[in-house]
Amino acid sequence: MTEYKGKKNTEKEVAHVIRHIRELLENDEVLPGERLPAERKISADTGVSRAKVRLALERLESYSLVTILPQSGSVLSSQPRTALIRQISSILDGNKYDFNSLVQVRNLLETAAVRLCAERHTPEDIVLMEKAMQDFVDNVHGPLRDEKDFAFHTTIARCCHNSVIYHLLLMITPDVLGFYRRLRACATLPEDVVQEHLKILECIKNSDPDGAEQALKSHFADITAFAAANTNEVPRFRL
Amino acid sequence: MTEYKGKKNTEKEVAHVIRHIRELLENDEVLPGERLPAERKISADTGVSRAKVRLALERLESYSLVTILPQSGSVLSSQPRTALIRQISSILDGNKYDFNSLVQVRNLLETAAVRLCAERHTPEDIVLMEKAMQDFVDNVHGPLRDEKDFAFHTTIARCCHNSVIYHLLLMITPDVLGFYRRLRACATLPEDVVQEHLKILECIKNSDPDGAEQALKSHFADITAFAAANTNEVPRFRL
DNA sequence: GCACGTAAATTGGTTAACCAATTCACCGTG
DNA sequence: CACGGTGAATTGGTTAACCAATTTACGTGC
Repeated sequence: MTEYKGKKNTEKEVAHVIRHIRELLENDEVLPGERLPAERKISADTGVSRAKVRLALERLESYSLVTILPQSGSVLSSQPRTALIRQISSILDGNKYDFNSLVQVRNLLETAAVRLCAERHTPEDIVLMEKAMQDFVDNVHGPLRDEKDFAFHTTIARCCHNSVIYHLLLMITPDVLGFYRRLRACATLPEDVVQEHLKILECIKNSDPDGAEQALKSHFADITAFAAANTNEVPRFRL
Repeated sequence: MTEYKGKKNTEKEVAHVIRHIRELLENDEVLPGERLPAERKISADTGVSRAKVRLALERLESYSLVTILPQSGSVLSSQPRTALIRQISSILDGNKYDFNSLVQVRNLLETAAVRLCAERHTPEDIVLMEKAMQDFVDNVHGPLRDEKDFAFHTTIARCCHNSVIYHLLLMITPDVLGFYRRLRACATLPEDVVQEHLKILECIKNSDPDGAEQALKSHFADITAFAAANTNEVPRFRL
C-alpha cells in the first residue's frame, strides 16, 4: 500500500521541506548560525523521503543559506534572521518576474555597465567589443541575429569590470528574452539596431559616459515604453 | 578496489559534469532546445556516478537552463547558444564578487527602489515602512540592530513594487553583509543612522524622488568611499 | 505496403541499505 | 574532582537495485 505515484511532485515536497525549515526559523527553534535537525529527523518530521530533504538542503546551500558539513550536520548561514526568512520566501515564490520590472532593471544595469565601460575600458576591452560588434553586423540578417545581439550587450557588461553587474545581467536575461519572444517585441529594423549599437560603442571608445548612457537610453526607448504599457503580464517561466 | 573515499569532492565532480555539458554545447553536439544525453550516458561518459550527474542536472534546472522531463529526458533551454554557455560558465565560476562591485550594484538598486517608492507608494506601503523604521529605532542599541537595519532597507525594496529589484537585492545582501562584518565597516554612530533613515523615509512620504535619492546617497557615502578604496579584496564566500 | 498495436528497451524517479567520519556520552584514570 | 580516551550512536555521503512512464522498434493484420 505504498501507493506508488510516478508523478513528479518532487517540487512540491521539496518546497514543503523548505517551508518547514522556514518555520523552524520563524519559531526560533533554530537560530542563524546554528545546526539544523539531521536529515533523517527532518524527513521524519515532514513525511518527505530523505532524498528529497537532501535535495532541499542542497538547494538552500546553492543559495548560500545553509552549509552542509560532511559528517556533522547542516548549519544555517549566520545572516540576520529576517534576511534568511525573506530569502527563503523568495525561493519559495519561484522568482516570477513581470516584464516591466525586468525591463527597468535591465535598463538600470546596462546603463551602469555602459557608463563604467566608458570610464575605465582597457585596450583589450575595445578589441573584444569591436569584435562583438562586427559579429553582430555580420549576422544581422541571419538566424544568429538574436544570438549576436545578446552577445554584444553581454560583452559590454563583461568589459565594465563589475562582476556583479555581469552576473545579474546574465541572470535576468533569459527571462527578458522569453518575454521578448512571447510578446513579439523588438520590431526595430536591423539597420537601425546596428546604428544604435555603433553609437553606443562610439561613445564608449571616446570615454563619454553621458553620451553612452544617452545612446543606450534611445536604444531601449521602444521596449521601455512597450513594457510600461504592458505591465501586469502573466508571469510564466522555467524555459 | 572500489577504493571508497569519504571525502566530499562532490562539488568537483558536479562541476566536471556541468563542464562536460558546456562542452557538448560548445561543440554543437546538442543545440539549445534539444535533448541532452540520458543521465546514464552522461554518467558513463564522465565517469561520475549517476547521483552526481543528477545533482548537476538539478542544479542547472534550478537556474532554468535545462528542464527535466519525468520519464523522457532533459532538454536544454532554448535561449541563444552564447547565453547558455556564458550562464553555465558563470555558475562554474562560483559567483565570487568583489566588495566594490557589490556596493556599486547595491547603490544602483537601492537608489532605483527609493525613487520608485517615492513615486508610487500606496498608503499600506507607508504603514509598512514606518513600522520597519520604528522597529529599527527600538533596536538601534540592541543586538538586533543589524537585523532591523537590514529589514528597513528590504522593506523599501519591497514597497517599490519592482519584484526584480527586491529579489536581486535579497540575493546580493548576504555577500554585502559578509563583507561589512569582515571589514569592520559601518562604523557610523547609531543616532546618525537613525537620522539618515528618517530623512529617506521623509522624502519618500513627500513623494520626492530626487530628495530621497540624495538622502540615500549620503547614507551610503561612507561605505561607497570605503569600498572604492578597498577594491581587490580577496573574494571568499559560502556562508 | 501501410497502419496499428504490442512488447521490449530506455528514460527519469525512488528507495533502502550501507559506508566512513564525526560527535558525544560514559567510564576509567590521574 | 578534573581530565583524557574509548566506543557506541549519529551524522552526511554513496551506491545499486528497483519502479513506472515513456519511447522506440518490431511484428502482425488489414
